[in-house]
Amino acid sequence: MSNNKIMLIDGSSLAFRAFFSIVNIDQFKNKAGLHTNALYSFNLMLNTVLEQFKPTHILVAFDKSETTFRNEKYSEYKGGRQKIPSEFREQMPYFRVLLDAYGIEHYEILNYEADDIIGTLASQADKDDEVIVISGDKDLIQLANANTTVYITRKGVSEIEPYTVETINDKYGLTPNQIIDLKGLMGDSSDNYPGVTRIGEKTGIKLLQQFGSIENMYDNLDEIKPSKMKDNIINDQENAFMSKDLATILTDAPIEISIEDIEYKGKDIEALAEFYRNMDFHSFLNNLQTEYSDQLTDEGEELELNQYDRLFIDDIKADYLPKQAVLYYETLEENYHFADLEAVTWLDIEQKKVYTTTADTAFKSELFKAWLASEEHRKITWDSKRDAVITSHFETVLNGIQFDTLIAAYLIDLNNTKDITDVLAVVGLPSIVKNDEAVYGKGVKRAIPEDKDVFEQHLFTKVIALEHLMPELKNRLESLEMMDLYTTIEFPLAKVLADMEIRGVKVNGDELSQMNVEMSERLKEMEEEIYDLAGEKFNINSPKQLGVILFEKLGLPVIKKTKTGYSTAADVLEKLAGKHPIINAILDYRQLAKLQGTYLEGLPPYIKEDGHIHTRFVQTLTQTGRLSSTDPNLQNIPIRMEEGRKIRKAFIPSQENWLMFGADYSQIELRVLAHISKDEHMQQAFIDGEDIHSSTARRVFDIPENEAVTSEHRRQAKAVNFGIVYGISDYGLSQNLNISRKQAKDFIDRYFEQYPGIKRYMEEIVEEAKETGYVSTLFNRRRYLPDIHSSNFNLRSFAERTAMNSPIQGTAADIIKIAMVTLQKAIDDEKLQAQLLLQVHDELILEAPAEEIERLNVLVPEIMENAVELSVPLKVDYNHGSNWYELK
DNA sequence: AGCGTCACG
DNA sequence: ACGTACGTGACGCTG
Repeated sequence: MSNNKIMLIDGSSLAFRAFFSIVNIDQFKNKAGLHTNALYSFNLMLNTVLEQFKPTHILVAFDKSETTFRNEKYSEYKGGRQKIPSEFREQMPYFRVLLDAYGIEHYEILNYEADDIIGTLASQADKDDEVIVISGDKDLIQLANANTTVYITRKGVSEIEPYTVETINDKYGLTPNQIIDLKGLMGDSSDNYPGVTRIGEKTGIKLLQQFGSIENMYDNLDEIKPSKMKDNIINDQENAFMSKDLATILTDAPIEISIEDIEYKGKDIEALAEFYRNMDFHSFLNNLQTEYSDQLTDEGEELELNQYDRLFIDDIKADYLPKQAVLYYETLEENYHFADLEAVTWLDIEQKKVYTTTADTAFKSELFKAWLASEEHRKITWDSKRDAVITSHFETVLNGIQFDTLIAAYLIDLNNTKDITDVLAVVGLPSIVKNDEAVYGKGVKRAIPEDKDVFEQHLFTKVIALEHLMPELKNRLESLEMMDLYTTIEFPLAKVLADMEIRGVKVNGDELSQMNVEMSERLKEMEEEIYDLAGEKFNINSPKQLGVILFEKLGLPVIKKTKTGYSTAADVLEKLAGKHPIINAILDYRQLAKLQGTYLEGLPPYIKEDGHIHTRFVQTLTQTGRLSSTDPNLQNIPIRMEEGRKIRKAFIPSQENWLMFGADYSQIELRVLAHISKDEHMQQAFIDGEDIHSSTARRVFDIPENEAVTSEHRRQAKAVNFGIVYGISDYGLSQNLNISRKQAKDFIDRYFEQYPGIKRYMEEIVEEAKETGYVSTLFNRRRYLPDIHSSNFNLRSFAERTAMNSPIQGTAADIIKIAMVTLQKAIDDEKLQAQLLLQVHDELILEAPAEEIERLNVLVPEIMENAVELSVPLKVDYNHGSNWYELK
C-alpha cells in the first residue's frame, strides 16, 4: 500500500476553535434554538480542506474524556480550564452527525487524547504515503517528518499554516522532535503543566540548539555558566522531564483502527442535505444542490424555468384546463374580501404550460368555472381558503383542492410563511420567486408593474415554485409526523372557514350608529367632568398628556413607569382610585372611548352591501395553533362589561325566523391540562363534575368538606388555575391578585403539593423543550422554542413558560378545530341549513332556522364533547337567541 | 412605525 | 439579581 493521501484531523481542537471563530453566536441558531456557529465554521473548514487536499484516507479524532493517562502522571494536567460554554456543549453531538454525513471516519478512545490517535496513525503510514495533520494546537508540529506536514489553523479556522521539517527548522532552528523538549522547558499554560521557571520560547530554543535535548542538557550542566537561570534549571529538573513526557504525543496508543479503515468513500449527499436543512444552513445546502444536482432527488432538482411555456391568453379553450394543475389568484390587497382579482394563473403540470389571464376572461368562461368546480380536476394551491373566497365572488365554487402549500408550510415552520419566497428558503429550494414587495411595491405605491412581462414572469415563477414545493412539503410533513394533523384537521378546516367567511355575520349598522350617537353625548359630558376635575382641557386619550395631569399637576403617586413616561394603564389607575375622583372618571371614559372607537365606529365600514361583516380567520399565524381574526377582529367583541356587551345586540341572524346559536367549551384548557399531566386529583375533580375553581380552593386553602368555599377563595383559586395554564410565576400571580410575592409563592407551593402531577408535567415539558428544542400538542402540532437555551434570563424564562402553556393552548385549539370539521360534515350530511359563523377559541357561533334549534341543541354539544376522547370529560354549554347578546 | 392601552379567549 | 403571567388585533397618539 502506498501513495495514499492520509488526512488526520484533530476534531476536538478544531471544533473548539470553530466555536470561537464566530463571535456573534446568537445569529447562528437553527429553528430548534440550537446554536450552530461551531458546526457552521467546522463545516466550512472541512469543505475547504477536502477541496484543497483531496485525501484518499481521512480520520477525525476526538478527545474522549476530560481525564486521560496524562492525569495519572500529573493530576493538574489540563486543570483550571474554564468550563465549556453551554452554547458549545450543545453542539458537540452534532459533529459526529456531520462527519457521518460526510462519510468521514471519526474515532476516540478512553484515556487518550485526539493527538495520540493522530500520532499513532501517522506512525503507521507507509513511507510513500503523504500524511496531512490538521489541528488548532501547535503541539502537534512534533509529528512533522519527511512525509508528514502539520497544518495549524490561523484566524479562527479560515486559514491553515503548514509546518514541515524545513519550515520548523527555519522558524525555530529545531527538529520536530525537539519541539517536545521545547515544551518540556517552557511548560504549557493552557494544558497547565509547569516547565522550568522563567524559561520561555527564546531561551528554550537557545538551550536546545546548544544541547540538542533536555537529557543531554542535564548530563552537561557544567557547560552552563552559574546564573539564576542555571539555578532554575537545576531546581526544576523534575518538572522539565515530566513536562517533556506530558508533551510527547504517543505513537503507540492502543487504537483499534488502522489506515485501511479510514479510506474516504465520499459524502452521503442525502444525509448531508438533511443535516444542512436541520441546521438551517441554507447556503451550504444550495451549494450542495448545485454541485450534486444529479444525485439529489426532489429538493436537489433545479427548477429549470425554460422547460415551461409561458402563455398569456384572452380566451379559454378546453385544452388549457388540465387534470392536474397549480392554481394561483393574484390580488394586491391583503383583504381578499374586498380585493380586485388582478390575474388568474395556472400551471398544467403534465404539459408544463403556464397560463395567465384576466379575471374577466376567466370568469366569463363557463368552461373555466366548470373546471374550478370540478372535483376531478386537481389543483395545488397557496391558501385554498383565500382562493375559495375569491372564487365565490364570481358565483362559482372551488373544488378539487389537492394540496394547500400555505397550510403545510405553516405547520412545518410557524414563522416563515409570509410569502412563497420564505417557504422556498425553508425547504431549501432555489429562490426563483421575487418578493411581492419588490415586484408590486408597498403602501400607496403598490401597483401592478408597468411592464407586463415583469408581472407575468412573477406569476409564472409562483406557480412553478408551488409545484415544486408540494412534494417537498409533503415529505417534511411525513417526517415530522404531521401528515395526520394536516389531512384530518387543518386542510379540511380551511374549507369550513372559507364558508364561514363567505357567509359573514349580519350586523345591524343602524343599531351601531344609534348607540354611537348616545355614546358621543355621554363621552362629551364625561370629558367636561374630567376637565373640571383636572382644572384644564387636555387630550384624555393621550397617555402622555394624561400622565402630566395626574402625576405632575395633581401630584398623584407614580406606581409604574413605561419606556416613555408614566404608566396610566388601568391596573395602575385602579390603585389610585381612592386618591382622586378624576381617576374613576378617566377609567369610565377610557372604557367608553374604546367601545366607540373600536366597535361602534370601527365595525360599520366593514359591513358590505349584503349587510354582513366578513372577517378573515387567519389560519396560519399563531404560534399555538389558534386562529386569529382580522379586518375586523370578531374574536374580541366585548362581553365582560355590560356596557360593551350590548354591542352584541347588533349581531343578528341573516334571515327572518332564524336564530343565533352559541356553544362553548367549559374549562377546556384545564381539562386538557388534567389530561396531559395525568394529575389524578385534577382528573378526579372533572370526572366528578366538580366546579374546578372551588375544588382547587378547597385543596389550596384547606377548606373542609362541611364548609362552603367563599367567593374570595374561589376567585383566588381561579387566578392560580389561570396562572398554571400560563406557566406560573409568583410575580405574575402576585400582580394579578394584588398580593405579595411571598403569598403568591405560598399559593403556588401549596398548589403543587396538592396537584403533584401538574408539577411533574411542568418540569418535564421544560426538560423536553430543552432536549428537543420544541414542544408539541396532542395532535403533534409543534412549536420551536429557540430561546430555551438562552443565557438571557428573561428570554429563557419566557421560553419556559411558553413550553408549559403552548401544549395546553394548542391542544385546546386542535380540539375545537376537529369539532368544527366534524360539525360541518354533520350539517352537510343532515342537510341542515344551519351555518357556522364564528369561532372564538373555545366557542362556536352559528345561525339557523328556528326549527333547527332543537336539533342543534343535541348535535352541537354532542359533536364538541366527543371531538376527541380525553381522560376527563369535555363539557359544552349552549344557547340560542335572536342576537349574539342573548347567547348567555 | 412604535408605543401604550385595552378588547377578547 | 434578573423582571414576567399565555395567545391575539385595533385604536389613538406621537415622532
